[in-house]
Amino acid sequence: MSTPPTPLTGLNPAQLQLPDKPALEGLEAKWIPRWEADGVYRFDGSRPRHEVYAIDTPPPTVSGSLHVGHVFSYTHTDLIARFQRMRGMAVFYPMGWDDNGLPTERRVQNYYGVRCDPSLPYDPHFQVPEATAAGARKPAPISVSRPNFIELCTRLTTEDEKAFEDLWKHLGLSVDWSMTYATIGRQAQRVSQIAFLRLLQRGLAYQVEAPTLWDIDFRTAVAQAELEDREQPGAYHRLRFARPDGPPIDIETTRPELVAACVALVAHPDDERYKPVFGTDVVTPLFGVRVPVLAHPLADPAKGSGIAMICTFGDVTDVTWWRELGLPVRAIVKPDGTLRDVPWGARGWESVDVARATAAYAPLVGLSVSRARTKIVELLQASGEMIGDARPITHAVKFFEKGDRPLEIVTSRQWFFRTVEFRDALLRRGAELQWHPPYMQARFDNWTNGLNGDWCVSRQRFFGVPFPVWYPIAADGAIQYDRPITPTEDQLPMDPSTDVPVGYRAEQRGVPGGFAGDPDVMDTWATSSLSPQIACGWPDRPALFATTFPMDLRPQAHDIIRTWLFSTVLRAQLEHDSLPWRHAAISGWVLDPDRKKMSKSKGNVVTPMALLVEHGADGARYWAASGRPGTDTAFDTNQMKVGRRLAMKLLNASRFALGTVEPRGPISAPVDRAMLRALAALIGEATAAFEAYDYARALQRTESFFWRFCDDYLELVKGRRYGDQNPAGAASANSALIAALSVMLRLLAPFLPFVTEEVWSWWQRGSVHRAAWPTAAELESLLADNTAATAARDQAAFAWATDVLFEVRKQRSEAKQPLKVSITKVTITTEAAAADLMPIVEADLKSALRVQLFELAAGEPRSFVVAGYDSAPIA
RNA sequence: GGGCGCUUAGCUCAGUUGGUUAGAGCGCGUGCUUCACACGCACGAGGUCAUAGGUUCGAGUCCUAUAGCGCCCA
Repeated sequence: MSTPPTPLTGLNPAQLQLPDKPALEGLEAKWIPRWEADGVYRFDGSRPRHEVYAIDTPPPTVSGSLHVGHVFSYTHTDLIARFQRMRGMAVFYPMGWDDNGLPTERRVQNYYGVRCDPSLPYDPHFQVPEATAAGARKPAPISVSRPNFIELCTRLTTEDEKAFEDLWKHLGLSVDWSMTYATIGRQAQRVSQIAFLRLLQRGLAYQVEAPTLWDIDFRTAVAQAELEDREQPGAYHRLRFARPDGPPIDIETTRPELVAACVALVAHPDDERYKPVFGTDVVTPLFGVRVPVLAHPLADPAKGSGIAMICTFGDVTDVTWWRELGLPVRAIVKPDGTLRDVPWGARGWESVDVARATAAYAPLVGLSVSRARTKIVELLQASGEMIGDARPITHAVKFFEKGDRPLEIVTSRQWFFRTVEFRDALLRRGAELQWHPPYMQARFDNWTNGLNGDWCVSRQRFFGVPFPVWYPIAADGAIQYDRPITPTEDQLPMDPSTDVPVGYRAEQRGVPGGFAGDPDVMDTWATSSLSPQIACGWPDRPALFATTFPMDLRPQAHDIIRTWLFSTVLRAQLEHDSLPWRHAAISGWVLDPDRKKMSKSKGNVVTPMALLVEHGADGARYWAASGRPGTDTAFDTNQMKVGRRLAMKLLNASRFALGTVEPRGPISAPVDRAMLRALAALIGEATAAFEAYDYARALQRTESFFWRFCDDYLELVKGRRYGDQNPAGAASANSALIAALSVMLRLLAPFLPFVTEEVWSWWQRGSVHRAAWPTAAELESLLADNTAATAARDQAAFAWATDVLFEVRKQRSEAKQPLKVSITKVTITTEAAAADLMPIVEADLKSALRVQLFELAAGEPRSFVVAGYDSAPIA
């Protein structure tokens, strides 16, 4: 590590510039441009790997709203970045924007009143619709082509990114803005596509036509990581299945609308009630389809009547049964969530009564699943095949986390990344990673153990990274998905919907004998999971990559461990056989005063910029820094005010410390030495806390030292430093004050970057944020006499002085006497050991407490007796 | 149903291998224009450490159980 010069003693009175009335206002406006112009936070890529500290900054979703949670967690990262920088590391701290994906599409649709229709051609003269007047009724959305839609996405995210950048800068994040990337940017697309093609080549990416979780409103496949369970009202319907040779069987289902998609009944293999009928056929109600009764251990004998119908597909268990029992597909739900037409009697749709099936099904065609449910219940009740009334229940239903209606399972062609076969390797990576706090690893293990399939990475959406693949079209017009045409890596990024594969002409797009581009885009996490590779310049900048990857730190919130953290670990495992970073620092959430998570939908979000303006960036950072890693923290403007007060105090204390800098000389006063030794111990504590990523502890200790420093030490030495005693005493105090100030400014610099920089600039050259992190050794080197015996005596004298300070202040307070009134005499009875220390500190105490005379008597217990108050002013 | 975390002063939280009388800030109360600071200073009141057991010379801290709150997963 290269250590910047120590500024402890470098004070030139001629350079000293003290303001008359220091203020916090305007510090952000003053220092942000200065830091940028001076390149204070510029990454030095020439340094070797072990001198680099690389941070995988979370790219915020720019189309989401700015909120205090951002201020909170991004401050945490910045604290670590600033600490590492001051320790001499070259900090690699880029910012990214996550503009790729559904949230942006949604925002663009609402903002401009458009929707994407991929069948339309590009309109180069397209004009954005005029903004509708407030309160006016929204016109129907205008359909635009995919390229036009993407242009609008890019345009809006550019504005959003500006707002984020302004906030980050105002907050004082020490990001190197020259390294900013966007997940929809050219480089991110190139990295995503290269990584995809390499996985494809190695057989780790594959496509398959299979039942997939599907959102009917967004009309796209979704992945397991994007699911959430929501408790929903539902109802059990008891349906009767006839048996050609025996009594009927009743099943219970919450999805009677799927009866037409029924392919079997299933019960537990050990269930005595159904053992006799396993292997026999039953006939579905209304539609008269013969289906077998089968046995499978996933069937729950305690649920309903203990026997269930298997439909293609009602839920993920249906998919398991369908696959493991080798059942046929009878799909009736279309990608838009409505019921398709069915050719009753045709192959696969055989019925014992085709006419009845056709008649019963006709009214269901085109209905949404929920309306079809209502309708089919009427039909089943009318036919007597539903037994009794529906029995209402509440049950967990799977939703896309951004969706409004329950997920369906739709069979479609999708791309997957192999994941489950790496489960054990990923669990080992999770154990290898250093988690802060450590218990967050359980979230990762939990999720990894619960994986039930490979990662579906294709989305039937528009604003994302396209799959860099074309397919030949056979003479009969069939797209040959099993013969993908891939570009070379130097052609990337590319878009198969506009680029043409080598050997083809543009006119051959979509015609027999020609080619077709893959229409899908990648899951946004498929790009975000490569944030280390994107930021570190893989694979185009090998030198940068070698000095920054694997990175040192992934900071993020705990709610996206299963998505972002997990997928990033997976991608690094697949591509580099390593962890993407060594440490993961997990931030908690910001809770509102009712201890609910702050979120836009709950309407309790506070605009962060207003907070920064009101309390100052330093004040807001102080609040954020008090939230330990992993701990949810209540939103509290009071803490911001406390932070602002701390900043203000620092201004004033600094003005005092620097107000008289002559004479200076050896630090010979015991009280001064004791203070500096305590400060040296504090450095050790703060450093250890930071090294353990416990910035909150470092702040708390430093702050508490600083207030005691102001309240006791400064008061104690005030008179002496103004020359009440002798020049040597004043010189000792001045030198100690300056050294202490230098150290405390540096200890507080990560937390309060603006005020510390301001004070630093009064008397130091260069930025405090490039100054060396303080060490105990630099303070100890100032102490001429630092033997253990001296240290113990100094410490005892200082402790005795603060005891006296406290006791006399208490009596003055109880007597309600103002400080301008001096105390004529204080008689102290105390043990001899303490009394012996009095000569060392007596002069300091007389001055600080305005006591004319101390009289000591030996004895115990201790007592302090104030003789009286002298209303005449002190001479 | 499985897992993780939390529960300490009115509020927000510290309390690092168990060790005198449990701390801080805010808020509250009483005073004080004090030559760095009223965005301040001094002093004070305020707690059965969620509950019940256990280990120990000694438990806020370790163990077990229970309750409440929150989150993750199924």
